[in-house]
Amino acid sequence: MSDDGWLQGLAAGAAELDRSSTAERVADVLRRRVTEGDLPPGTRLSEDQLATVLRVSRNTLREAFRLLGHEGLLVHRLHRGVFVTELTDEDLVDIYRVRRAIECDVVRRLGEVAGTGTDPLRELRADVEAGEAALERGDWSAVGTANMHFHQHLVALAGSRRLDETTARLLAELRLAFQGAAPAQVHGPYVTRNRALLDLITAGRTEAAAVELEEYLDVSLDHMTSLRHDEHRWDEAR
Amino acid sequence: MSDDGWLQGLAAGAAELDRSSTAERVADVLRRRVTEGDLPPGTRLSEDQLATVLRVSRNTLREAFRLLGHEGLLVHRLHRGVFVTELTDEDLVDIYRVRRAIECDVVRRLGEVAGTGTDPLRELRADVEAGEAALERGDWSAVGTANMHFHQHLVALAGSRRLDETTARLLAELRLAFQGAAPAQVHGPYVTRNRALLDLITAGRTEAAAVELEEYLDVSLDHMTSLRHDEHRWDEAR
DNA sequence: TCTTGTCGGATTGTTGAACAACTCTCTACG
DNA sequence: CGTAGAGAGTTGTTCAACAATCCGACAAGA
Repeated sequence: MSDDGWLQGLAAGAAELDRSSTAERVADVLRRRVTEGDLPPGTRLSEDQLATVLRVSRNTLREAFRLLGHEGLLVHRLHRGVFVTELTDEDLVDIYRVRRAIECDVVRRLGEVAGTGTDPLRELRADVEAGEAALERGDWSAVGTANMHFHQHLVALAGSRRLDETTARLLAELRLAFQGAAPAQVHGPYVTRNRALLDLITAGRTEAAAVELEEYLDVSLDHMTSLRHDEHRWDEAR
Repeated sequence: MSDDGWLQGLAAGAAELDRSSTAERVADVLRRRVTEGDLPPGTRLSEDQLATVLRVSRNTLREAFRLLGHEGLLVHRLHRGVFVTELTDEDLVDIYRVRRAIECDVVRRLGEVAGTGTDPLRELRADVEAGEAALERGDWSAVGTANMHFHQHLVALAGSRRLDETTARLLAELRLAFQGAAPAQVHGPYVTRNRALLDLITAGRTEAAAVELEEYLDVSLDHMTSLRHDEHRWDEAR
């Protein structure tokens, strides 16, 4: 048992070694560029150009495009090329519609899942604390990632692969909407709400937590929408 | 205003004109083969072989593979090839976990969506009636598709693009689990439950409908799981 | 001035062949 | 019995080329 304990440890990372197809590595690079705002929404990605710069063939690059297209970060228009996704206000509403359905459901049914021995709320607590710490020292970027992780880990409590994947995609798409807005505006207000939510969950008051989360998401949506309409700095960059 | 009213009508169908890339047409063919059971789960799809038969290049075929991979029908193992997805019992549980979250949430919040003028329940009613008619004449295949359409249209009531897409994917994956089971067993029992659900919704008793749907899905999952364990006919076909 | 038709450059869609990298199986060896 | 290695077959990736399509510009006509 204890002999091959480390074997299982490696097994978890084994998939990561093989994970290296050229297309996926290219996708990784582009994903970062997009989510970090280097490639603003609406930008067209030229195949020839990118294939030359990244030193891969057009075919491989196209495979990477498909990957990111499925993640919602890129849209593919036939004979026209691929573009960084531009989220409409409708998209924003839609994304929050799905988040509400998933996250609230997860919280409501938390009681149904028996504890797996290890503390399931550990990561969630770490995210909240990381957010509070980052807030105190004014590291807005860290506040943002902590907030993202919080919601990802919240959904992870359900132990559903598909819910996890869907959530990851939604949060990635959501990042597109953040472009051009100050992180302080975007994530600042939610540190305290995350804490409140965690406390309710810890206390086992799942129904109250679900209601809180529901209002949380509604407020967040309104907030994001108004932010988008206030700041039009990017319009001139087109 | 009334001048270009018909313009908006055309705009909706504009995207449909372009929808024909070779890769997508290839994907359509394969999708049908898979969902209709011609290619049982676990089958390996050889690139050379299929490219020759379908008269397309390997590169194009690979793009089609990726499309279907994203739909969950095919799995891609690096350096090993693509295979028709084999659903595990865990997958089945997971799929129903997501369905429950989405479908129940949709039903619960039906009241929040103002009627769009046209009768939103029309298609739902049509599906139920189609199912009842098919049941009476013993057309099990038609019962199955009617059942699928019912759930798809149910989610469509929320008017959310992403919920629609997710549901479509889940139902497509579910079809993989049906392989080898008699349609009568799979879909038969749900015609009457669909009717009951529709009646509750029509009466505006959304909470009762949600509860009914919840039990509906639990029963359905148990049912599917036991069917899989009863019938091992496909094991010998490997 | 505004619309419509046409042309050419640029980009994407698709192909086929080629080679590298990898997996799987079978065999031989300890 | 188990293991290392060779060989065959398949996938991963590249390249060059051509076809199909989009886009902007410019000219003709109302």
